[in-house]
Amino acid sequence: MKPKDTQLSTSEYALLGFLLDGPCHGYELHKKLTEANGVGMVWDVKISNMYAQLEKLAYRGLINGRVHENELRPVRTEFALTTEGVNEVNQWLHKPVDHPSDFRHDFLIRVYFISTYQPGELEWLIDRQLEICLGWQSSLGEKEKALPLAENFANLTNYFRYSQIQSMMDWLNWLKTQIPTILTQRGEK
Amino acid sequence: MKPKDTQLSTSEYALLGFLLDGPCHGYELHKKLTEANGVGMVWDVKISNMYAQLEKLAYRGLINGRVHENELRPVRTEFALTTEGVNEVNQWLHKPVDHPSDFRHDFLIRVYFISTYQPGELEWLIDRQLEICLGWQSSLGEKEKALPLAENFANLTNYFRYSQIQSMMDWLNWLKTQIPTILTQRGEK
DNA sequence: GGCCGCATGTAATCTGTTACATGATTCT
DNA sequence: AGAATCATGTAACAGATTACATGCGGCC
Repeated sequence: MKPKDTQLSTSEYALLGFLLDGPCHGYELHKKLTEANGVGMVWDVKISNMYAQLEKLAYRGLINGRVHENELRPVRTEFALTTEGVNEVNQWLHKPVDHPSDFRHDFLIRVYFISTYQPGELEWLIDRQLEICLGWQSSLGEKEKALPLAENFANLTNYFRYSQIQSMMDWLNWLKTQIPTILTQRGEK
Repeated sequence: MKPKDTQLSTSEYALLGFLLDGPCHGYELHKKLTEANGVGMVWDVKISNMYAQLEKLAYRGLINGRVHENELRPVRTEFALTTEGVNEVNQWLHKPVDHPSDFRHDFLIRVYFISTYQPGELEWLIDRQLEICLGWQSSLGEKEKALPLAENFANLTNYFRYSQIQSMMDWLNWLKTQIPTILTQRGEK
């Protein structure tokens, strides 16, 4: 396989992190990651990819797997963190995020072509986008909409998502108020 | 090359979009994309990849290239939108963004392991992250920091970035206030 | 009998990044 | 003279997605 000195991906660190709770086999680990309030909300990991990542982590000696053959259930491999794995994940957890984490957003790039829109179309497009934002927010669930959710710690990241979307909607509404100014600007040049 | 019926990537649509201004060769197009107030701010496109994408778009008949050989300048290929290309990009521009546009963020995933931190460490980590956010904001430039930038339309997306970062910082500060509650919660179980 | 959930994978493909190659011209 | 910019690419790799394959057990 690949050399062992390359940087792990965030997904791989996440796998290590979830093994801090104790040994786990692939299928169950994936459920943990994707179920409600799991990282799936903020970091999707495909199951087929996950098995490959687990193999990689095992190859590096960060986890080791034990096959459970003699059970009623199908054969499964339970993975557990090694000492090196624990060190690796702890090191990661205590390192702040210093890389820029891009702001790629499909809607955003359309804004660069704002001059190609007709007045009505622009408003229509912004309104559609606002509706889609509302859809994203409602998919976060009812509890998360009640802003002071200080008592529900599983929802820390949902709150983050909610406020990011809210900030996007505020920006969209602001953008709408700018339409007349944008149009006169266009007419001038 | 690949079949022609697959969906274009957002980067590729962006290239088509920038060709709406008129024909352009690769190097110049990339400058447009990455210079201050270009899409580079929100959507980075590597030049080596861009040439491959231009070839793909030409293969699909969305653009066509004309080689300018007999000039003082180095040989360059100027690309222009075809009728199909114009249709394709217009169709894209009028379609709202309906896919979820993930919220992958390295810091966010660490929050899932919040129970592994010691009280002081958690506060330290959040403070580091707040500093990094400030760095992001200042990299947007001075003008963009002045919030009512209704007169500077090149900065529409910078304002978006700014407010997204601000919303993240608000969340981080809120998270800090929650630390005591999180710790008592942990002690209880 | 057929479908769903459990459990683990392989193979093909796609998209993007990094590093490198090449050669001309313009700036200092 | 040497560095930077112009201009276009190639090759290798990394990462993730999609589709598919396999087989067992339980449910309706």
